[in-house]
Amino acid sequence: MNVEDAGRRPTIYDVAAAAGVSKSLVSLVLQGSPRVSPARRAAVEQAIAELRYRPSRAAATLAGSRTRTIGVLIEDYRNLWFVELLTGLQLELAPLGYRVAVEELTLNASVDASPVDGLLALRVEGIVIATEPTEEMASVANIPVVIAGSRELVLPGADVVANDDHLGGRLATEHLLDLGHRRIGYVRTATAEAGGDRARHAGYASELRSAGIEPSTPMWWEPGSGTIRVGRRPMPLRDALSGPAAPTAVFVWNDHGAIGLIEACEASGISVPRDLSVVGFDNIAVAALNRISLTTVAQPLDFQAEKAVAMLLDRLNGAVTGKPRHLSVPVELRARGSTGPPRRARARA
Amino acid sequence: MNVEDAGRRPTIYDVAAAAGVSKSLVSLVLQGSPRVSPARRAAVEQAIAELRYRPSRAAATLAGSRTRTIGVLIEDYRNLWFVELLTGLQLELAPLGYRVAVEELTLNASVDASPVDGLLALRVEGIVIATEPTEEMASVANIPVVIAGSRELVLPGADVVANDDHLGGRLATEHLLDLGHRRIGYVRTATAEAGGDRARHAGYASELRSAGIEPSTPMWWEPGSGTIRVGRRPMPLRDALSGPAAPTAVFVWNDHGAIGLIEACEASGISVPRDLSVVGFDNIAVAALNRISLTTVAQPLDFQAEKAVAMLLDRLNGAVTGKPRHLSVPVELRARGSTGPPRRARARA
DNA sequence: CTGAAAGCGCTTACAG
DNA sequence: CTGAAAGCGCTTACAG
Repeated sequence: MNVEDAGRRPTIYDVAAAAGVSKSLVSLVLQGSPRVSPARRAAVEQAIAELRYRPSRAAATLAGSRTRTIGVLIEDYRNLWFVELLTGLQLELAPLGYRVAVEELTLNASVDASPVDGLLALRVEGIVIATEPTEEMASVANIPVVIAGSRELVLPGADVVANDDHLGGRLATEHLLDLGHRRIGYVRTATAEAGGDRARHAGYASELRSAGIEPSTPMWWEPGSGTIRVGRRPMPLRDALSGPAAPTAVFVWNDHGAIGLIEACEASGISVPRDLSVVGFDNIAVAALNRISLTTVAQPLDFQAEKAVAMLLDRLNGAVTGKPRHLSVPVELRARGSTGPPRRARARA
Repeated sequence: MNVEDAGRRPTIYDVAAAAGVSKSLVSLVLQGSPRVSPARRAAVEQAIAELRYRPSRAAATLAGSRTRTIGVLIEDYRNLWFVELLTGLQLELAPLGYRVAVEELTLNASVDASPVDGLLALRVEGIVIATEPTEEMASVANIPVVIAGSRELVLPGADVVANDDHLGGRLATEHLLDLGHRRIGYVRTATAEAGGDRARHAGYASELRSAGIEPSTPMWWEPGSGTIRVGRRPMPLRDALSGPAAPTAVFVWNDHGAIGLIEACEASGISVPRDLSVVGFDNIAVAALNRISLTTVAQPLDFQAEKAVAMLLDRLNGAVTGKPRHLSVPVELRARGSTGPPRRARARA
C-alpha cells in the first residue's frame, strides 16, 4: 500500500525523494526553519503525510546537540507529592518546548545500573531530582541538576529548591499550641525522608521550646499497625495516644502517615479530633475531602516546580554560573477538621 | 581531572583506547556477551568506571534494531487508575529487561504533534494505550498495540484487554437490589469515558430490567457542583437525590465521581448511606479508607497489566499473528459502608 | 575470542 | 533559498 508496508520505516531520504528535494531541506522543514520556500515546504509536508513519516528521535539526538529533554527522578508514581510536582514541572516545561523524561526509582530499579543512568543515557539536558538524593547521584555533575524538596544531602554543584520545612514544623505546632494543647507528639513513619522529616521535627521542637515546653521523644509508626514505637518501646495506640499522660495532639511528618494514623486511631477507639488532634504535612488532594478534613501544612508545589525549572534554565542558558543556589519556598497552614481543642476530661483536672 | 572535564562526553572510543581494545569489544562487553575473555572484560569495565562512561541510548537505538522500550499512553498522572495500571505494567516489564516510556496526554499535548508521535519517535517496540483510543492513534498499526481498559473504539489490528464493565454494572446494581433499593439512579460525570461508561450503564440497566424495574434517565454531574442534570434538566442535589420520588441509591460510573458526589451530597444535607446509598467503580486506594468506605467494583489492574504485557510479547515474538484478540477480565464487588438498606421513612409508607 | 568496516537516520556547517 | 558531505556514537555481520 505504501512504503511502510514494505516493512521498512520511511526515512528522511524517502521523504526527500518523494518531494523531489534534498535530505537537508527536509531536515530544515522539520525544524521549522524560515529559510525554505513555501512551495518546497508544502511539497515536503505532503510527502511526510503521504509516507506517514515520523522522525527518529534517536538519530536527531545523535546528530544534533540538543535533546530538549529534562529528566526527572521520582520515587514512586503512587505518591501524590511526586505526581503534583511532576505536573508542575511539565506545565512549566512544555511551553518551552522541553519534554520530560521520568525515571521512577521504585519500579525501574532493575532496568538501569544506577538511578541516573537511564536519564543520562537519554542525554537529557538537565535533571530534577525529586527524591532524596544519594551519593550515587553525584556523578551527574556535568549537566545542570536541581534538587527539589530536599535539603539534606547536597550534591556538589546542584541547585536546591525546597519548601521551608522548619517553618512548616513551627506553624503546625503553633496551631496546636493556640488550640490549647500542651502535650504534643511528633510522629514519623517508615517512609520518612531524612531531610524533610528532620527539619520538620526541628521546627516543631523549637516552637515547643519557645512556649516553654520540652518536646517528648518522637514516635515511630508503621502505617497500618496497631502499635506505635515511643522511643524504642512499641505500645498499643490506645496506650500511647490516650490516657492522662499521653499527647492530646500529634504532628505527623506527612499526610499519608497522618491519614493512616487517623484511621488506625479510630479503629482503636480514639476519636479524631475529640480525643486526639492530628496535623499532617503536604496537603495532598485527599486531605481536603470533608470526610478526611486533615489539618496540614501546604507546600506550593507549583511554585516549587516553577523555581526548579527557572534554576535549570538559568544554568542551561549560562545566565547563572558558579556556586549552587539554595532557595526556600514558604509553606502555609491549612486548618481543617482533624484538629480541635484538647478535651478537658483528658486533663483529669 | 578526567576526560569529562575536557568538556566532551567519553564515547565507546575513549573506553576502547583506555582499555587497549577495539570499539567492537567494548560494545560486546556492554551487551554482556559471553564471548569476551575475562581479562579484557575487566580492563574494559575498569576503563568504563574510570572515564565514567555512559552509553548513548540514541546511538544504540540508531545502530541496533531493538530499543527494548514499550510506550504507554496515559491520560493523566493524577488519576490513580492510570498509575495503578502503569505500576502493574512496569512490574511485568522490568524483569524482562524492558523499560517503559510514558506519554501523558493532558500535559504533554503541546510538545508532540499527535499523542503517539512522541512514542513512535522513541522507536518503542510496542504500545499500551491506556486512554480512550482515538482515530488518530490508528497510525500506530505497524507495531504491536494493546488497548487496556476500553473496548469502545477498536483500532485496526490492536489487541484489547478490558475489565468486564457490563458485569461490573450488574454486580453494583444487584448489590443495591439485594439491599432493598428499587429506585436506583445512574450517574456519569464530565470525565466519563465513552466505552466504560456505556458498558457499565448497560449492565446496570439489564440488571434492573431482570428485576422488573425500568431504569430511569441517567444523571450527569459536574464534580463539585451543587446541581445535577437529570436528563436535560439541572436540579439541586437535594431535589434530585432526596424526596419521595428520588432514587434511594445511585451507581456512579467511577470512584472519583462517587467520592465527590458523597461530599457534595453531605454538603447538601443528604447523608450517605442513611439517605442515599452510593456505589462507585474502580476501587481506587482512597475508597478503602474507613472515613470514605466506598462500596465499589474492583478491577484487577495487576491482572490486566499482566495480560496486556503477555499480549504485546506474543506479538513481538511472533508467537501470535493475525486477528486481534479481545480479552475480558472479571471484576468484583467490594461492599463497604457507603451502601445500606433504604430508609423506610423515605418510602412514606 | 577479537578487530576493521559499513551503516543506522538524522543535523550542521559549508558552499553555492 | 538549496544541495553535497561529514559526522554524531553506537551495533552488527564479516573476517580472522
